Amino acid sequence: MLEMVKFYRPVGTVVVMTAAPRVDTAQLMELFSVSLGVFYGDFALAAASENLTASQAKALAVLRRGPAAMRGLAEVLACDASNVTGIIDRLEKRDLVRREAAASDRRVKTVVLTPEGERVADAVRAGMRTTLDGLERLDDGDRDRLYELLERVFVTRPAS
Amino acid sequence: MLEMVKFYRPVGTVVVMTAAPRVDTAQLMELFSVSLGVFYGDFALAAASENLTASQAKALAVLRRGPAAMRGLAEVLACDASNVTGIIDRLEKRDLVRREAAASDRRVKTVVLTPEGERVADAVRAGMRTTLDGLERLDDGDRDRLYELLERVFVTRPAS
DNA sequence: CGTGATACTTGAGAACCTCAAGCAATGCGC
DNA sequence: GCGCATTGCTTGAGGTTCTCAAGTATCACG
Repeated sequence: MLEMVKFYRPVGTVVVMTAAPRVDTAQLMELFSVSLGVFYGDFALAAASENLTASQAKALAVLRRGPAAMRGLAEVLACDASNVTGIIDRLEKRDLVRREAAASDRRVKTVVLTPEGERVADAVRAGMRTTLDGLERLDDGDRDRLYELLERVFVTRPAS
Repeated sequence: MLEMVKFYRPVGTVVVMTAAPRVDTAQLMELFSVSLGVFYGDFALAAASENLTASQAKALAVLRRGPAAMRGLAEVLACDASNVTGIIDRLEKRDLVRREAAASDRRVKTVVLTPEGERVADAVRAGMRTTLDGLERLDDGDRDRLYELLERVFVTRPAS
């Protein structure tokens, strides 16, 4: 349907890679689904081996980037704020996380990883053998390219 | 924190792509987390607008590829088989899905999308505006490259 | 002040998830 | 054929996740 423009991509002075586009958006969406499934399965398994549910591990992963308010967590986790209360309750009970009063606004509670929480978060990531092994199949240049492409799709702000 | 790779696009007939590696595995894992978070949020939102939970929509998405046994679904969804029973129950109650007896093995139940189920599954995918818009920022060649890279990481069987 | 918005918590009700236990059908060795 | 472990699915118990509506405390602004 949309398959008509054949074009050639210059890559160097000598080598010529022909590149008639073979992949349409639907196929790419499908592959994202599959990739997400694999990544998620890998993640859930690694989380379980640290006695964490997927949601708890996801919260830890977000907090690994730095402290966050409950509200902010809810946004990143794409769920209701009341939900986060319970998840953080359970993590706090295990001393993986601490609630601190925010200085600037006494309504806000800043959630911080404890050292043990950091350890566990790192262990989960290190346990994702399937994904890590998959990444090892790429060389440095491919990793750069993949990084750049994902960033362009998912984190670039749409030009306004 | 997410410091970027600058890279060079072909602007003429001959272009040299430099490739000093700037991205390590940890950064890439982090970007996967973020990307899949965005993808998942987008997916959950699109699912909700069709009155589906994320799990139900995920099941529909898998079935969109073709009929599957309960057991197979559980494997792809990375959860217990008993769990799938409930999810399919609810989808069947809404006529999005049908259980059929498998001819070869009477223990097996093959789950099939109804036409309405197909419609809803497609609607969810079409509703993922954030992801679709993101993909539009890539040209055909980049899409090919992204596809190839993801495939290599997540679907290629490790050489044995 | 007061009024409205914001950050978080609580509680109800549903869905999700795992585990253990159960049933029916299969397949394999004898 | 007969026994028997295995497999595919379901059920029920118990905990987690999720949303929604309601409630409290705090902030921001007129």
